[in-house]
Amino acid sequence: MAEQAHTPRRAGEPGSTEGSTTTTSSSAARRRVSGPTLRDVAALAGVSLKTASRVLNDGPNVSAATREAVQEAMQSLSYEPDPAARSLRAGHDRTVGVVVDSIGDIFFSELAATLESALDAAGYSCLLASSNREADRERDVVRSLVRRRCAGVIVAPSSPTSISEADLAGTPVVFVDRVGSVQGAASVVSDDPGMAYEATRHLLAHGHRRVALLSDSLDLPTTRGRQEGYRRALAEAGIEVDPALTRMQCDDESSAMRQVREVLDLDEPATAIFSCSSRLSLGVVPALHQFGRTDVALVSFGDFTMADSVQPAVTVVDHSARRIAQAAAEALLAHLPPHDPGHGPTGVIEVPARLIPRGTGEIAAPPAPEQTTRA
Amino acid sequence: MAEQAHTPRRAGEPGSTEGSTTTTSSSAARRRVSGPTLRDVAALAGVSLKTASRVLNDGPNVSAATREAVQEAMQSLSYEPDPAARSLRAGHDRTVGVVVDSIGDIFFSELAATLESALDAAGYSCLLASSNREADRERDVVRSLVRRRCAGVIVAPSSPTSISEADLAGTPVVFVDRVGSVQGAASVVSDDPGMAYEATRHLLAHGHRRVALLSDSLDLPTTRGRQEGYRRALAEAGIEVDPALTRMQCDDESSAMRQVREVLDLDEPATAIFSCSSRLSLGVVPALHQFGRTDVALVSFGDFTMADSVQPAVTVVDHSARRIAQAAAEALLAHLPPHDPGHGPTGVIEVPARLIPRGTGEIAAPPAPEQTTRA
DNA sequence: CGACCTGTTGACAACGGTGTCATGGCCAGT
DNA sequence: ACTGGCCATGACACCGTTGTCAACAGGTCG
Repeated sequence: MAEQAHTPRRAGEPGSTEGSTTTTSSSAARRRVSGPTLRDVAALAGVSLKTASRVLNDGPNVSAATREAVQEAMQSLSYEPDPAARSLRAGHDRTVGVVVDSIGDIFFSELAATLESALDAAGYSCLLASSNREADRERDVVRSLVRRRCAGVIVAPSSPTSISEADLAGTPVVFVDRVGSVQGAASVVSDDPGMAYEATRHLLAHGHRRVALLSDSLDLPTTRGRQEGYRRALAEAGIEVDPALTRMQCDDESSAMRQVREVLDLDEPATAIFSCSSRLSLGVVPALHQFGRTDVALVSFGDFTMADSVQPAVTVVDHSARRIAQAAAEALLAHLPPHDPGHGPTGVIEVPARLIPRGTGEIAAPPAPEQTTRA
Repeated sequence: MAEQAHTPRRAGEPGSTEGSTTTTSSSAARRRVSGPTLRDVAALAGVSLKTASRVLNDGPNVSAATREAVQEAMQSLSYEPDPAARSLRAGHDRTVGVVVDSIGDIFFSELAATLESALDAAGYSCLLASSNREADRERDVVRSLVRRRCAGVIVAPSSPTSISEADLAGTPVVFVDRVGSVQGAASVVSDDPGMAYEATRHLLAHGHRRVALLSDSLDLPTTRGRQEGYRRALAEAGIEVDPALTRMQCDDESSAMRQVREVLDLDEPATAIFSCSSRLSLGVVPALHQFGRTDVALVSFGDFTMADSVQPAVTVVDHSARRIAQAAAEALLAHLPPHDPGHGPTGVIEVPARLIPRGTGEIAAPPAPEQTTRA
């Protein structure tokens, strides 16, 4: 300690008098992580720091000769800009925050993978966080991403109002899978009511009158939309909605299993099931197999691994994570530099989905012994 | 240098003379993202910036009264430290980089989800990146994470030497799923040879002599270990390894399907299959179903969704992503503050795995018509 | 020929924190 | 009472980059 510093003047005795690196010994624990700085580049090229910065950012008003000299210096030092410094000074960086229910969820992992590769191609990295479907946590996470100066965020909102404009402080956002309610933001979703309508009609077309609806309890537009499609299809077929068949408390695979058992044990049991999400289907399919009831028809909203290999194979609505992610990445990038900020797409963007018949959706309803007589 | 010295008059005329905020109008495009700064906190508490910083970091030598005043000020302003500034100055931040083959892969998404929640609990966020199993990209990605001053990185290395100590520049690293070769780093893996040995023995115990090995072509310790276990089990049973049955070119689901067809079409066809990864099993199972060959025995290294629901259910080695992730997070955290850096675990950490019999692994070998007569 | 641009370039001050060292008060040791 | 040491605190530089503005060169125009 108490090294040179014989003069009580100049507190730090920084690197200005000295060249530079000799001081490293003093702070033992400090990691040396960054390579050459822009200052080094500038020095090598014989220009000022600011000019080097201009070249780095393709700034205007740099002569061709200077530009080339600086670029050469960057090359030879294999310079890379420091994201933290840039972020601190410029107020934004090349990172996009991604917030989903859970990265372990089959749907969101595919979504995240596609987002990552699309954003990476545009030079952005992904900062990932799971909201666990908790609105509080979700808002915290988004705020923290915003404070980190993410260039933008992509969120699967746990509720339409979970994120407010104040939380974003101007950071561009794109919602995925579910509609969010922020001014000027785009939401990329699939046509939930429409596809649910088709799925239900598909089951009705195979003679079913007792179609159970399995859905999670969250009050999301997505969920509501799917229920609405289901109702509309029933209404058109002149079938009344039976509350005993609409099971809106399936929040995970095991509760889905329970609900399956219940709708099959009714006095007038379900002969077909419409499962509102692939996550639920992951509980429904094992349940049907376990109960030995593979004679029950099933359509799943959302494809899943092995859906094609179980016996019978599961008919699904292909609510493609990949397509949603692709559209979302494009929408967000349109709001980010080098594009015109504020001129990207807005509002609800629907990506197409389609029904994939594989077997379970085409199981015909049983003859219905005396019901017909009674009616 | 001795640059300005005599003062060529103050260049910028910054905010020092002025109060402050009036300048906002000038820079139109700049987002206002950060809330109150530590300076604001200090001012409100009536202490110096440095003292506020000390309170923020639980620094020593702060009187109780001062500490409380500062904390109160932080509360009332709802102050949050700026990660970029902290990272820039302190040389590290509360982010852990996670690099896996692909976040869309079933195994890695579960791994990532567990890592995220474990690290989040310790106050770290996750910066996620996929390597796509390309060594070059992997190294680039790791370097970029290091330059971002990640507190640490967790990597599923595409090869044991893909990452060097130079790339890390002292950043703590933990390898997952496959052994990496960096001094002082831990690698969390499962007991590949041992579990492969058990899996193969399990098949042999059910009478099989023609057991096919499906594996990817990568030259990883993981892959080699699993092959080694397979060989050892065969050797113990006095069975020679048949090159026609060892298929090491299965790099994705579709090639796995092809290889399944081939081993079943041999003159002396396989009666059992040992699939070296859940990714491959995702091709093998559909293939067997498609070919109508569910009489073929199968053990999969790695569990997967629906393995329990296909008919017959698939016997697996439960090479749990969750357990690996948990152990890896703990290992990394032990290398990070507030722990003693350099005193965390090192070397290879094996997490236990176990065989889960479900059906396909217990299918008995066919009587083998004339083979016995011939032999 | 001087006033006026225009196009390049550089000095300097931030961004929001943390490390280093100095300072001043208070107390124990001699 | 004097001295040295410890504690609490603050002044200041600095991390690596970009925004602001001044300065200066060379050309155009009246």
